[in-house]
Amino acid sequence: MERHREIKEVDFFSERRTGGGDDSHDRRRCSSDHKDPSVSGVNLTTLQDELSRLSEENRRLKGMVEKVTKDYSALKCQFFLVKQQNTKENSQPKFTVESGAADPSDVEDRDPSPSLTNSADTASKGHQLTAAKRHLSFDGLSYDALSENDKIPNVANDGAAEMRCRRARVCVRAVSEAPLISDGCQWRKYGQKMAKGNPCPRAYYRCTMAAGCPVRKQVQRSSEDRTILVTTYEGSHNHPLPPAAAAMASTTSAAAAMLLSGSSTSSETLPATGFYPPSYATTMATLSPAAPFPTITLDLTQPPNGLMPFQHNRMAAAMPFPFQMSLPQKRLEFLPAVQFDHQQSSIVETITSAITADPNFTASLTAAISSIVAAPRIANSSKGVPESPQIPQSCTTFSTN
DNA sequence: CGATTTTGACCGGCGC
DNA sequence: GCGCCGGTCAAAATCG
Repeated sequence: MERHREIKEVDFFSERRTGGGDDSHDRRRCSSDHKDPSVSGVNLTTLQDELSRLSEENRRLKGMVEKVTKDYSALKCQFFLVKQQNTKENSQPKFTVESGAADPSDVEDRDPSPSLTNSADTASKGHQLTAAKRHLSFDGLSYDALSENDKIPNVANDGAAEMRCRRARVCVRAVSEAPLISDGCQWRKYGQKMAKGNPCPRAYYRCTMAAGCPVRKQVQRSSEDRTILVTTYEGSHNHPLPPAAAAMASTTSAAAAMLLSGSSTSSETLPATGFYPPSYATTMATLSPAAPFPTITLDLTQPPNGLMPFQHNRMAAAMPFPFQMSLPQKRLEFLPAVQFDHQQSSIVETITSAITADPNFTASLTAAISSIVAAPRIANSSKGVPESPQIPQSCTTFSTN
């Protein structure tokens, strides 16, 4: 019982402590446990006990790390298998181009595994995979597949394909009465247009937190539900982000990574028969391979009737595993979605164990959901100045690696 | 008075 | 080639 509690408290950072990197805490604990230094014999015995206990703890932690590593390796293999199957089954040229920028193997960023190369059945696709890797290098609110001056070589003289691969976007849907959701960044409006098929105007903003920041976002109310604000981010910040923005970025990047990890190569939508228990906030990430740019959609709206919203959105590909978080417990659950084959469920289990083990993800998701849920009151102005000092994005950005 | 928003013009991609 | 459409520009208006 006590040991179990210790493991939970130690979590992922205890190894450093037990490993001798910072033993001041242990020294304090030892000295407080044994306030009588005169009893040196008892002290020595207790210290030995403590040492053996910490060694045991260290072994357990190592085991945990090994387990996560093993899960990750298994996940990689299964991604590759699924990807290969999908490559064989879906040979639509257009989709091949766009799914390339959102390939499941993106998660293996910087991984020189030969399987990556082997998975590309053509030279062209190999380039797409290269571009795809950058797509997942989310940093802050950065979702560019490629920067403007870093285009991938145009292998097949296909300019349209290049354009499609050039950028990726992250779309966040949230219920908000305010004209903007608060994402922690400063934005300047530079245009507004009426978009076809939507009576609500679309507003264009660019980031003004740093000179020359290329990040832009589009804000538009959903034509299906005016209470839903659809915010689409594009580009990479060239400056540190405030905590709220970093949290948002972490969430979207993590969601994107998870989405891509279990990526569906179909553009079909989820059937309405999925089981989605009520929750404080339901988040659904989808990938839209049919969009002009690869687009990750993060749905942070609360379905009024327990069903997932936008399940009829034909643009959105089904996310195979909608995830759910119960905020008070900060517990993350991944709900196996409908119509799963055995392999996909296995992937979900692997992803679940791997990602729920990451405290950064849980914290980031919590922060992001909180900021969005609380957005209507604080987002009445587009020039929201961050309330807290900026922090380097590396401090809070969730890494998929 | 500087920063921001508004809004019509302009441009490029794309389909017919 | 032409028109539609999405995205951006930039001058004028507005705001604090």
